[in-house]
Amino acid sequence: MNSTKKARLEAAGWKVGTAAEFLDLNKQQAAFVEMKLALARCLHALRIRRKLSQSRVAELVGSSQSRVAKMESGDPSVSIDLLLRSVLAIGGSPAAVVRALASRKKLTPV
Amino acid sequence: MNSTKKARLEAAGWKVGTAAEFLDLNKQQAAFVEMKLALARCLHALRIRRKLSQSRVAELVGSSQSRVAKMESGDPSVSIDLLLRSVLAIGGSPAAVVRALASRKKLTPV
DNA sequence: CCAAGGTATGTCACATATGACATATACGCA
DNA sequence: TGCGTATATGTCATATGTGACATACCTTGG
Repeated sequence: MNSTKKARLEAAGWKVGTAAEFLDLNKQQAAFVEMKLALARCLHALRIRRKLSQSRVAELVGSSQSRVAKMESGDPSVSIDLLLRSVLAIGGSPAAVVRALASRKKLTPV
Repeated sequence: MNSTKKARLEAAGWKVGTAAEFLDLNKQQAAFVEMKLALARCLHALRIRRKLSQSRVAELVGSSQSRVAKMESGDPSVSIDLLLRSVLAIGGSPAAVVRALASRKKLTPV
């Protein structure tokens, strides 16, 4: 690709890179999202096992019911930091966190 | 503790709770920090193994050298999200992340 | 000695994640 | 039917994280 076209594409908001970069970026992003979803499932499962409502979890975490719902659904607006702190806040052990991450499901291409 | 004293302490910016709550909070916070430090060490080790400078890592992550330095030192201003994305960005595998978290060092009381 | 490259630390404007709130939906029970 | 409880979804002000920059420190080699 010549630099003129590259500049034109970039001006239009596109990121220009090699195919390898493209694939790698996707792999990294996929791995990141997988971990996030693994923690989301971990939080939900733990909450159910402990028979807690989302509101109760919110109290323990210092957050709100709506945010807990977003956490469990893997909403893009929630950070892994918050998910981690939440799992720990309702009594999840670090080992449980590690297990959850280790057994994360692979995202399948659509 | 009577409610008057509790109110007085809270007005002064103190959080009042039971000893159990206090200890648990510390345990959770400790676990959280341990994981963060584990990822920080993971990032540093991986960077050295790959013979990359902090500036090069910054390019790969889309950040800056100063932030990479903060990441590796476990600076409070960096999130676990950023640490995770950085490890993945320089080629760390999800499995490596899990290993790092599983082998995190315990923080010892001072 | 100096210059160059790597790392650490502080600051700041800006972007993003967050708690709170409103509201919708769903289910059970009287 | 209505009422209470639980969960989902959207919005918003603001607290927090972030990239960028300046700058200082330390090696290494010229």
